[in-house]
Amino acid sequence: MTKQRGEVPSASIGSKRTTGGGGKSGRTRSKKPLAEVLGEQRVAGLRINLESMALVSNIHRASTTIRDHFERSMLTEAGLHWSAFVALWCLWIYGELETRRLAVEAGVAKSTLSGILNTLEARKLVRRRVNEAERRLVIVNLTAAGAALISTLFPRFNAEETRIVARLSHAEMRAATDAIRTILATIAEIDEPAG
Amino acid sequence: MTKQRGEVPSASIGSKRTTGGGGKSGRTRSKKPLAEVLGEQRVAGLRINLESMALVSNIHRASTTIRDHFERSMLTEAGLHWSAFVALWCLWIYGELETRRLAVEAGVAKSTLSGILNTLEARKLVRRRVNEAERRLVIVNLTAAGAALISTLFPRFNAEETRIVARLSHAEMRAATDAIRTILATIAEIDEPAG
DNA sequence: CTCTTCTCGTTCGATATCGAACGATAATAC
DNA sequence: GTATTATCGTTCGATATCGAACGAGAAGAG
Repeated sequence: MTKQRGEVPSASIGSKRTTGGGGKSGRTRSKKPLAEVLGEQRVAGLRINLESMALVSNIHRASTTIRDHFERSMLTEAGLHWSAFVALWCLWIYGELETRRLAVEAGVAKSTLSGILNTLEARKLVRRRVNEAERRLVIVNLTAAGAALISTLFPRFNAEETRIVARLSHAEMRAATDAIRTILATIAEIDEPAG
Repeated sequence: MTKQRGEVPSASIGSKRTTGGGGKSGRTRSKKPLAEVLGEQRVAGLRINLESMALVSNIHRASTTIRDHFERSMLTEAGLHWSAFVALWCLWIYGELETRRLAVEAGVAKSTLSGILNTLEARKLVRRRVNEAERRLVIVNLTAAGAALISTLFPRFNAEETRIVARLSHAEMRAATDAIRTILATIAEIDEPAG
């Protein structure tokens, strides 16, 4: 199918990002398997672990590629960017949350969430209220419109998630998920003692 | 850097680890396994594929967590942010590259790369020159200082990559990498025909 | 040759995001 | 009680990033 078949090279490290809008533009990929380039070039004498490099860099590449894919295929038409979508999703799953926790769950800084909530609130998709028992806390929840939006959007989103992993067996999917969780746990242990 | 990243809301099924009340920044985690929450709440009647959701969202979480980890532990002290580091790395591996291709390899828009190169050039880590045979092209390469920097930095970087995946066997690492590549290839096939 | 069309890299304006600083509130110490 | 310390959400300024628009250069049509 005309795609530059050879690619997704056996160790294509550079994450590529398709430069969205144009569509016509950034489709090129490295023509040469990276391992080969590496062998030829710098890394020869330098005890580099190619396996870990390949895994880590492919995680990044996958993340941006997936995000771009979903933003273009579904989120733009819903008028949401990634983080706003994630925030809605969290509220849908967990029910109301205080701002601090929602920021953690959504993976953004609390200051970022503040802006996101302003936007969502202006569109009447979420509501904020002060917790009376603890007046420092602000509780966020979905409005009816917000719930309607996310409960329509997420099943479609999830169907597409399923589509992009469809070539993996259940065992492969589970193994990959477990591996990533193991990495996350390892990083957490490295980072947490220090702070 | 040093964002108080939490996580992409994902099936942190085994996660736990509440860091107690203290943790001033975003280290808190969901106390409740997500699958349970999901069961209790919305998704009950909605044919949601939890496995694909877990994999996709953990990829995102891993990406931001890894990136933050490296930015804080190594890149900040070198005065680089993520994309600048990746750009240097690409130039180190591939040798000189025209701007267009470097943007693709580094995973940023060409306009973004332009700014990154301005910074790197000001620090005398890279050099730009016009390709005489094709005067639209700009070729970028490392200066001696740039090469010295990245060839010192990357082995340390790679050692840390190896550390964060150290709990995985070679087979697990390979399986995870393959799975992610399969996902990338699938997305490429989905996106490319349409444009 | 001239005109049109295409392809580069850069510039520009808009937006997302972060960390730090801030005011409000709560908890603790004395 | 009052003072100090800690925690919350918001505001603010700085920066990263993108897409669109632009100008320079190249390629093709006639």
